[in-house]
Amino acid sequence: MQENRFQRNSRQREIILEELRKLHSHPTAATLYKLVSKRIPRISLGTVYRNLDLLSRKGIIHKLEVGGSATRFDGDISKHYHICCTECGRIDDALDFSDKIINVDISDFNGYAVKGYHINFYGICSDCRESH
Amino acid sequence: MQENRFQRNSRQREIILEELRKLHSHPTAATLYKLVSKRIPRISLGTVYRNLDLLSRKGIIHKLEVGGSATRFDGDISKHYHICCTECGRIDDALDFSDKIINVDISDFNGYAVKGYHINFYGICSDCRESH
DNA sequence: GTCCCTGCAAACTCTTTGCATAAAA
DNA sequence: TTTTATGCAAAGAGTTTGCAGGGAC
Repeated sequence: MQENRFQRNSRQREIILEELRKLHSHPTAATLYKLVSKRIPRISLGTVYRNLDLLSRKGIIHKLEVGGSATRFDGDISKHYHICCTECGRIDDALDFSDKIINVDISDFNGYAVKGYHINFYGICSDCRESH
Repeated sequence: MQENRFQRNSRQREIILEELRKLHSHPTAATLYKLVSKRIPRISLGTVYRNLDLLSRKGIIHKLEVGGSATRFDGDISKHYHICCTECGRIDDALDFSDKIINVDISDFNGYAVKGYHINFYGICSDCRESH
């Protein structure tokens, strides 16, 4: 992250990004805070929020547009969808099959300049299916 | 709402539903609370939340699965999508064109029993386009 | 040395909940 | 009369922010 996208580089931001990229579990800020705390014990939750917000506004990570009380973050910004378990709240990656999904012209709709769309699948994950 | 779906019928619930159904603006609980307050001045925000939750769990209204800090509600449960303005947060209805959208088999995915999906479009609404 | 970023804590927004009372049935 | 639903207020969860001090450059 030796990029010029920030006014300063900080160890905190570097490690937050590093830890987020290790995961495929789309953690909340609180989860990430716990992980990062192991490496920077005195880091504050506020710093985690500030950096996650900054990173997502720079397009380096994604805030997921899924329901649920807490915002979830994704270090993988390649195009892909998500599938959420309605039982346990777990979120997994789903492949990008947008070419097979969207084949109507949505460029101008209801007066909107349409920029894109979010798709989230939902269902019951294998773990929850077993425990039923 | 003379239905047997509830243990009791209440004037509060009736009016909350009535006001929600008047709107196409997908209001938050707080917005709806202000409207309903005009008709029932002593109603509490807690009652609005409780009834919106109840109504959505009975399938009479929908909680929208869109991003944003506050949950939004929709009194129209016919199948349709939504489009959100990234500038002002406004949410409009979008037609249901699911038959043209999803044409891959998603019934079993990644071990999930897939139940469905949510699609939200986003872009810039006509009002915001003008003011740029 | 400058000024951005941090840690800390307080504040803020949205939502839920416990309790006594009011109102359906 | 019985029991659910309400109003009120407090509490809870998630997130943001003001400020003084520390660290990047």
